[in-house]
Amino acid sequence: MRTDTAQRFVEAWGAMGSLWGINRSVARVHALLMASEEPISLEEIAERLQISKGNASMSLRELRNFGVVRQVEVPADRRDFYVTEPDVWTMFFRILGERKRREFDPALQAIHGLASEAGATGAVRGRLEQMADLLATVEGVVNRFLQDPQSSRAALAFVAGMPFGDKARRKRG
Amino acid sequence: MRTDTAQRFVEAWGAMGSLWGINRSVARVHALLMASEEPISLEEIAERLQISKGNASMSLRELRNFGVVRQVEVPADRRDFYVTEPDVWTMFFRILGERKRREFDPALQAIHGLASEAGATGAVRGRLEQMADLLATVEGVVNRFLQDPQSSRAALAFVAGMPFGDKARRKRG
DNA sequence: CCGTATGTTCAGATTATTCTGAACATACGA
DNA sequence: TCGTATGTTCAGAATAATCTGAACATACGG
Repeated sequence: MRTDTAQRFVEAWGAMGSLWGINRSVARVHALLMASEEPISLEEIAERLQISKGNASMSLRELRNFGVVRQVEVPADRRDFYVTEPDVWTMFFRILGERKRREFDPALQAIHGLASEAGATGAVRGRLEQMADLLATVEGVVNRFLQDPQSSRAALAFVAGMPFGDKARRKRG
Repeated sequence: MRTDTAQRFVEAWGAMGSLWGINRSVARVHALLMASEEPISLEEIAERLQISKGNASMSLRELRNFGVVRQVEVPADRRDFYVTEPDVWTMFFRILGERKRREFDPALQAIHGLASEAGATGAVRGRLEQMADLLATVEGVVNRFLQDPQSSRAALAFVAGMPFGDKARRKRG
């Protein structure tokens, strides 16, 4: 990928990071790896993104924890090199699953308990029950994806109203 | 709802706010309104949540912009009172739609342009195309929901692997 | 018009997040 | 063993997000 194109991609992905709840540096490191055919060393990452080695090291650790980046050996080189996992959908749902575990599950527990308590009546009770349903559905979709990304992807594409795997832009109107 | 239960609900929802990308105060105001049968005035909100009137005012504005809270009149009272929109799923997707518009769409534009550029080749090009697909699917799902929440809700519940509207916990194993 | 009740705004304070860089750890060859 | 290359950690600096509170705006009754 040409350098300027890669550059713009890195920044676009970095800006999007906040949407998945990952920080800018982490998203930019991820983008750089996605935009590269070859494994890259920690030092080169820090240089290309103009961040400290410390920041690069921490960002890479987080990406490895997410399971979207992996370390590879380069013969006759002591340094660690990194590559991105090849499947973008898998990456996406690994990140989603990780966030779910960290942030969603604890809050779900709390709200779930409340919905079944005797405290609420009338409209409030109805809302809490609806909410518990909604959260359970979101949880179910994410779990389903983590178990079987392939078929879930198809299902989601169907919900989106487009044929599975169709890369062509649909005509509108 | 009993006060202590409401309290715990407010805090649980506040903690979950970051998941939808809304700030703690905004989420807590929202939770308080969800937990209340009656309309509440700005001043009471500020008092109950221990936040300043200024913060309460700004949070309510954001919630009105999201379309999840609405102002109501109380006869013979000059103050503004607020209630939450009744349908939780609608609320959820209004918030999602608003975030999409604010943060997702601009980034999507940038990445979309790049995917079709000549710059990328080989594995990198494949990844970019996959990513454009993924983002288009996510966009499609959200758009579909905004257009037709009812049937999309059913579709999503199906993807989640549970019969629509089934509130009972499924047996596992 | 004035005074009061209510709501909004925004500059600056507070708090939380992110980043740096130097100290430290590790592994290897000589 | 020592020196070098590399990676990690974490205290404190830099930055960003959030919140407060006082000044300001508005609307009403008198």
